[in-house]
Amino acid sequence: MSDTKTKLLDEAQALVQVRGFNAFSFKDLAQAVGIRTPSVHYHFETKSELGEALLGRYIEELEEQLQELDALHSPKARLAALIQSYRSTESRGLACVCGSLASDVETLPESMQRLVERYLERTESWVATQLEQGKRNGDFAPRATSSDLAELLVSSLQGALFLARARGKVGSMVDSIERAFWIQVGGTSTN
Amino acid sequence: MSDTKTKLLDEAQALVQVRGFNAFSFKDLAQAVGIRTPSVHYHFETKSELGEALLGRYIEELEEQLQELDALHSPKARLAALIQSYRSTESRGLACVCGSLASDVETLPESMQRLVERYLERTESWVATQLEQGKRNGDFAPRATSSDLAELLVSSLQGALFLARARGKVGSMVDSIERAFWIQVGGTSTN
DNA sequence: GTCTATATACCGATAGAC
DNA sequence: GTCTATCGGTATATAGAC
Repeated sequence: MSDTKTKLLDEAQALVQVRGFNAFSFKDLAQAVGIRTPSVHYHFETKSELGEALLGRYIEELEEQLQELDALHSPKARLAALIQSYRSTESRGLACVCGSLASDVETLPESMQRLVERYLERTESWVATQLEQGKRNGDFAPRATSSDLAELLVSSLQGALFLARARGKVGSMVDSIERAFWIQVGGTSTN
Repeated sequence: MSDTKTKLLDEAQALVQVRGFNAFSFKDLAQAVGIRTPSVHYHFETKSELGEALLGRYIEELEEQLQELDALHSPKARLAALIQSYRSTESRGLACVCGSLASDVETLPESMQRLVERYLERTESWVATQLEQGKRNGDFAPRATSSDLAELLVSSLQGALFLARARGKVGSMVDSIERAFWIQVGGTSTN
C-alpha cells in the first residue's frame, strides 16, 4: 500500500474517531494529508470505499490484537489488556471507530454496516469466551452469565468513550468501569 | 408553543435519535412536518437554535420524569423504572438524544455541548443518589462504590442503545444489562 | 499521482410576496 | 406563517492536463 494511501487511512480514522463519518469531508482529509481534494479520489473512488477500507484495516488490527492477547497467561490478564486498550483510546480523547460509526449506522452504506456489526460481534464474543474460560478454571466466580457480562462490558466501554468526551471526563471513566467490572466477575480476579 | 413548532421539535428529536444531528437537514425536517424548508427558519432561526430548543425540552422532560420516579417507593423501583425507559427507547430502535449528540459532540456549537453535559451529569448523579439511598436503607449491598456503579449503568445503557441498532439486536441488550446490574448491586435487590 | 477546473447536488440561511 | 426565489458555501465526484 502506498504511503499516501496509508496516511489517508490514518487521518480518516482519526477524523472518524473525533467527528464521526458524516462530519468530515474529503477536503478535511486532503488538508490533513497535504494533497488536494480530488487527489483523494485517486486512492478511494468514493467515500463509501474509503469507509470500507478503513473498517477492513480496523478489523484486521483487532484480529492481530486478539491474537496477541490470547498469548497472555490468564483470562483475567487478557481481559485487563483489552480494557487497557480502551483506556488508551479514552486518554487520547477518541471514540472507538466502530462505536462512532454505530451511532451513525442508519446513514452508512450497507457494506459498512456489515463491517461495523462484525467488529462488535467479534469483540463481544471474544470477551464472552474469556469469561467462560475464567469461570471453568476457577479464576472467576460470576453470578451473571458470561453472555450478559460480555454485553455489559462492551456496551459500557463503548458508551464510556464518547460520554467521557461529552462530559469532559476523559481519563477516568474506563477506570470506573474496570473497577466495577472486576468486582462483578468475582473470584480471585478481585485480588 | 404553536402546533407547528411542537411538531418540528418532535420530528427533529426523532431524526437526531435515528440519524444524529449532522445527518439530518432542514429539508428532511420540513418534509416530515409538511412545510417548505425556509418555513422552518420562521420557528428556529438557525439549526443551533433548534438544537438548543430540542435539548431544553429534553432536559425539562428528564426533570419531570425524575420527579415522577422519586415518588416511587424504593430506590430499586426508581432505578428499575429508569432502566425501563431505556428499554422502551431501545425497542423503538432509537438512541438517547444526548447519547447520539455525545458522539457528535466535537461538531456541536458550545451551547449545545453544555446542555448535553448537563443532561448526562444529571442522570448519572440521580442514579448515584438512588444507589446511596439503597445502600443506607439496606436494600442494596454493592461492593463497588455508588459513583462507579452509576457510571457503569449510564455508560452501558447509552452504549447499548446504539450498539443494539448497529448489531440488529434491538430488544435484548438493555435486558442483559439490567440482569447483570441487579446482581452487581446485590442485597435484597437481587430477589 | 497530483493537479486545476468543473459538474451537480445539497446545505443553512435570507429577501420579500402573499 | 408559509410561500417562491435565490444567495453563498460546501459536499462528493469527474474530466482532463501535467
